[in-house]
Amino acid sequence: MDVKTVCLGMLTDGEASGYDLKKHFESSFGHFFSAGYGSIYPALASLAEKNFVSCECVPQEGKPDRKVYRITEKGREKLQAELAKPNPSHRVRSEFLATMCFAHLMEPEQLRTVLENRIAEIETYEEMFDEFEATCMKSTPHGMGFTVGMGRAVMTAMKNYIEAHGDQLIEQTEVVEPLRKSVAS
Amino acid sequence: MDVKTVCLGMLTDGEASGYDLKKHFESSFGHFFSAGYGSIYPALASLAEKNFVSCECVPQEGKPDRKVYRITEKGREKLQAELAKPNPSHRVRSEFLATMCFAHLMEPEQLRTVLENRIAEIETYEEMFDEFEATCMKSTPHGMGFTVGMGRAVMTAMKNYIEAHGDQLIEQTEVVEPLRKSVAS
DNA sequence: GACACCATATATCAAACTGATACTATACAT
DNA sequence: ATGTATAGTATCAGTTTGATATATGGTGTC
Repeated sequence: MDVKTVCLGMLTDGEASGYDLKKHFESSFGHFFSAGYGSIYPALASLAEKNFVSCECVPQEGKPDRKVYRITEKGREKLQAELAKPNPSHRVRSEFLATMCFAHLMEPEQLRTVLENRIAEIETYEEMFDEFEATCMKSTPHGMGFTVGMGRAVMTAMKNYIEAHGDQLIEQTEVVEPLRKSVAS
Repeated sequence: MDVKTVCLGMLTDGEASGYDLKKHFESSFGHFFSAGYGSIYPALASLAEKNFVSCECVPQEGKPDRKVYRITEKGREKLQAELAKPNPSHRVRSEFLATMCFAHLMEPEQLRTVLENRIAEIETYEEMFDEFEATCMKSTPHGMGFTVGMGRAVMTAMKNYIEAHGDQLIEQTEVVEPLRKSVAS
């Protein structure tokens, strides 16, 4: 289940261009699977080469040709095979938590800023989820609703945890501060 | 804050070899920042080249030389600068959630298996957190405890969400099953 | 005794992904 | 007039992933 497969899955919902898929990645998929043009265009080219998708060039005036992709029967079979994998991964890459590991090497104000910014970003995601539930919830497969609910549950848990333990972490950082300063200067 | 920086941070805790660092990545850091030899060794080489770490070759019998790395004063400054970044990222790459988006294209038993396996993996993490709290909690900086608590909070939220909504998702999949079959066969 | 597997330890490689940038054109706002 | 947004495709250097190679000794098991 790489970018190729996710593109294939998105195309089960109807034809789309690379640009269209990018928007899907930014909106609904963004919080658990992101991809940029640098992955999407090569992915579509590779899928087309293997006949998992077909490609139609639609000329446009003043803009590059729009390349419209459609999933083929062979592509559907490929997707089924990918979905049959019993242990899909779920990985986190968190510079935030890595930073927190070294909180004792930071200035308390720096730490507070990082924690506040993290909460702000979580709230942005929560608004995104609200909007999704208000507008797309009915028109979309049930699985999408599941992922949005999961995203919300996880974000809320993170926010609550920061609000419950963030101040304590900052205080502990303040306590060891004199040591750090003597080392640094 | 890439693998290089995290290695640098780990080295503030004392000298280590690439192999040692890999074990750190597997144990305490594993749930939010993973790295394999393919990233660690080039990272250390790059850090050494820039004099952020020093390297001492310790010959051993019957084994390859052990290369022991230590952070330098220049490395500490570099780390401080990295930690000062106010918006460290927190990204999820979830083949699991991507799979869930296409739940309506799956067999209900497949879906059930995926959900069960996810819960099993979460429980493995929870055991890892228990063990960490029982053994390493006192000897480790406060920030580590924060990340473990956060990890636990997030994992628990995921598990609860699956337990609360998983069956419903499977049922919804069963409902549309006849449609899917007629397309597939 | 043989065979498998794990720990120690480094290293490399193809494939994949990231994030930025380039190019073109319209439109709307400052 | 300048900046930003939308619509579109595309490439590229740097990074990361996951597997594999190499070498040896210990431990477990049939």
